Amino acid sequence: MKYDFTMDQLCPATYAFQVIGGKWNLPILAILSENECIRYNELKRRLTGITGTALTNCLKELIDYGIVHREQYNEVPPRVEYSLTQSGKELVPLIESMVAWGQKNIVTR
Amino acid sequence: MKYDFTMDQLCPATYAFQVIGGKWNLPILAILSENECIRYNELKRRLTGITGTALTNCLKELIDYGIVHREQYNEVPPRVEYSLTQSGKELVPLIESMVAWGQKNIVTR
DNA sequence: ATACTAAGTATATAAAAGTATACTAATGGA
DNA sequence: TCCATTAGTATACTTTTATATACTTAGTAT
Repeated sequence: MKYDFTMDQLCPATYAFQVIGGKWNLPILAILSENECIRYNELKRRLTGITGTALTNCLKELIDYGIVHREQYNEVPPRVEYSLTQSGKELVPLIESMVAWGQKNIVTR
Repeated sequence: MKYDFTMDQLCPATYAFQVIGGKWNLPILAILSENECIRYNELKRRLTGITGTALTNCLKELIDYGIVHREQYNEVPPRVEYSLTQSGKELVPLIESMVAWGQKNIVTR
């Protein structure tokens, strides 16, 4: 391994895991990767079991990480659309190799 | 994205993130990837800040996932050596692409 | 007037993950 | 005899992460 991330607090791999980790981040990224853009409540409906609080927090985090873009239209009732940014889109093939590894190596305990 | 991991409890990508997630799993994999095999206390010394309890738990988990192999020699004082299994080794290039993504896309908040 | 909508916020609570501390075994060395 | 060593276990505790519930805003439809 070329990069030593053992001791480094700002290690890029740890960072990537922070971005995609957590209970809902990966499912959110999956849905966003399949839609050019999607509204808050539609996202919530597809993420069976998520609460509004959780969805809001996750989206905020992903926006702060520069993975997700938020577009707000000042209408009533409000319309807010979420989409992947460029760096979010670059994460997708990476997640796909995770899927491939998982499919090959999963161990049911 | 070809695989739908939104609703699936046993989704391969979620599984992969479980395996590498947690505070110490990634640093442990990094050290193991750089050593053919390594003893418990040497691993502990290199993982600055980890407690024995935490290291033991993580190693157990990684062994259960089939990522790490444990070889015990019945000597006194005891000697136990840890190494990556084949599926652990297959995880390394994947982590390396995480590093690459992180280096390119990291956002300091 | 009242109810309904979307996209949240605020607050409290529960569950999960991680940490600290003390303890164990068998042997070798001072 | 007493201390050090390795690779842990057992227990209690703290911190972090996730959830449940009630409330908000402004306009539109009944």
